[in-house]
Amino acid sequence: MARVSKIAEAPPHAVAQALARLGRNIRTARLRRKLSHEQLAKRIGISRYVMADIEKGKPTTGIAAYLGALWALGLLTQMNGLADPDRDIEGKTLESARRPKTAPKRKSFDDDF
Amino acid sequence: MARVSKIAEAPPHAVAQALARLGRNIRTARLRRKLSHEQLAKRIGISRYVMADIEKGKPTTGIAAYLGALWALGLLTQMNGLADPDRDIEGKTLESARRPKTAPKRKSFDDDF
DNA sequence: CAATATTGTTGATTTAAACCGACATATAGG
DNA sequence: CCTATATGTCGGTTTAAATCAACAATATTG
Repeated sequence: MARVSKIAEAPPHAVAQALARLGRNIRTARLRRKLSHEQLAKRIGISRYVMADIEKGKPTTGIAAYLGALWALGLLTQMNGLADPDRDIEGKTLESARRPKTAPKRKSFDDDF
Repeated sequence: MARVSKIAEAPPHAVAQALARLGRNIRTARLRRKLSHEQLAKRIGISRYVMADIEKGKPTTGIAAYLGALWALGLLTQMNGLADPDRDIEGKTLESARRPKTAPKRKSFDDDF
């Protein structure tokens, strides 16, 4: 994605791990369905090269390609509850009565971690 | 992503919907934690512009940026079971005894859908 | 309402993502 | 084994993603 962002250049362990696992899982699902890179890629609307990138868990590849793969494999529904506010216990606790449309001013205590 | 792939240019309903929802959810989680675009972006290692793109559900934005956002919000663990082969009933059924490392030859019956 | 912070927008620059052709290697299955 | 197919790799081209500065618009809080 040009000018490559830090997160894509050197993702934290957890992110790299999640990415690698997702790629492996997609590969497994594809092989089970007996589809080649080319066949699946065609259905998604990407080249076989990007299809390979996805299975490698390439961080810089666009999210639509990944979701497209899940979609073409019939696995997109598993994205449903992801980051659902209702399941965000931590967030619900932190939330004050109001629901601001922008973040509050104050530089906020912790700026680095 | 340059030369923008078809899936990113005009995503199918399901994908566009999943993307939009994910963006909204991330925004909700951020606001609950009282973080500005700039603050969260800094933690992730992206610019505030990309942070805004994520909340809009921009299809062409790299997956690492999205996962980084989930990570910085403490929501990445929800990615765990995604596309897990064990939960892929459809795939398990289709799978024959063996586990090929490449897809089989034959053009496979259905080539377009 | 005023002051301040957040978020959106625009235009310009840099850089690599996505693509492709061609070839090498690996795998499957007869 | 042999052959067809799948997958990996490489160099090169095109194009837009990511960044930034500057300013406008919006929201928050006192």
